Amino acid sequence: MRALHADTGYLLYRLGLRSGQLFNSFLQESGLRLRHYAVLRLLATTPGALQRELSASLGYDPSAIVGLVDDLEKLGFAERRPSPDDRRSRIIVLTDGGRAFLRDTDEAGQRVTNELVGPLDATEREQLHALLQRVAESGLA
Amino acid sequence: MRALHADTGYLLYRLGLRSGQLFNSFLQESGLRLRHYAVLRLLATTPGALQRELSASLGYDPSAIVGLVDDLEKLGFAERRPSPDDRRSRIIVLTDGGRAFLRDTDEAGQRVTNELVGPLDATEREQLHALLQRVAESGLA
DNA sequence: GAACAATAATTGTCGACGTCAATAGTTGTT
DNA sequence: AACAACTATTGACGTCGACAATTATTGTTC
Repeated sequence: MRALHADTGYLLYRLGLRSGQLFNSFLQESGLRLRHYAVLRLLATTPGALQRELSASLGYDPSAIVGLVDDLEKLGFAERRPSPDDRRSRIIVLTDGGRAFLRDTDEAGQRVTNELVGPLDATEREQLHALLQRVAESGLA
Repeated sequence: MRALHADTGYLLYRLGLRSGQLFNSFLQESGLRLRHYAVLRLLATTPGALQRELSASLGYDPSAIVGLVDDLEKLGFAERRPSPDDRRSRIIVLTDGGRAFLRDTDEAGQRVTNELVGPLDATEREQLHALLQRVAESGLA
C-alpha cells in the first residue's frame, strides 16, 4: 500500500490548509479573513468588477460574495456602485482606503509565502509556482 | 500590485481546496470522507497506532480522531483495542474489511490525483511531488 | 505513599467554510 | 405581453478545524 504522503493530492490538501491558516493568522489583526483579502487583491488588478465576476474568478459562491463585500464596505475598503447599463448588477471598486491597506500589508503578505516555501531556493520557488499555475489553470478557470 | 494568482501561497490554498473536493466526491458513495480515508491509509502503513499518534501524524485535533475512529468502527474498517501497558490508550488497527476497502478503492484514488495534476507529464509530476514534499516537511513533520 | 502534575481519550462549543434552494428585481427573447 | 434567463440577496445545512473542559489513568515529587 502506498504511503499517504506519497500522494500528491493529499500533499496539496495539507499544504493548502496550512497556507490558509498562515494567511488568516497574518490577517487576524486587521479583522479580515483570507477571502476578504482575495477579493481585495483581485479588485486591485481589475478596476471595477461585477460581483458575478468576482464569484467566477475566485470560485466563491455568489452568495458568499455578498457578505464579503458587505464587510469590505463597512471597513471602507470597497464600494458598490450602480452599473450604468444593467440595474441588476453592482460594480465593486476598491477605495483609497482599500488601496492603502493593500500597500501596508503587502510586505507581511509576502512573508507568509516566504514562510510557506521556506526551504526552497529562488529557482525552485519559480519551478513550483509554474507547476502549480499550470495545474490550477487546467481545472477550469 | 502583484496579481493574486502570482502568489504561490494563494495557489496552494486554492489547489488544496480542489484536491479535498475531488477526494470527497470520490469517497462519497462509500460514505466516508477525506479524513476517514487519511486515517485508513495511515493505518495501512503503521500496524497499530494510538489515537494520539494518529492525531500527530495527520495533524488533526485529538478530538477529531474520536469521531473518525467511531465511524470507521461502525463500518467495520477499524477496531479499538486496549493497550496492554497503558489503560488510557487505545490501539487502532485496520480490520480485514478496511484492508479490502483500501484495495478496492486504490485505483479510483489514483484517478483523483491524475485528474488533479492532469496537464503535467511524468517527470513534471515527480518534480512537483518532490517540491511539495520538501515544503511539507519544513513546516513541522 | 499521598498529593500533585501530566497524559489519552472524550465531549461540547464555536467560527469559518462551501453548497444549495429560494426570492425579488431586472433584462432579454419570443 | 408572456416567458425565460440573469444578478444579487437571503436563508438553511453539513463539514471542517480549533479550543476549552472533563474523565480516567499514569508518572512524579515530597
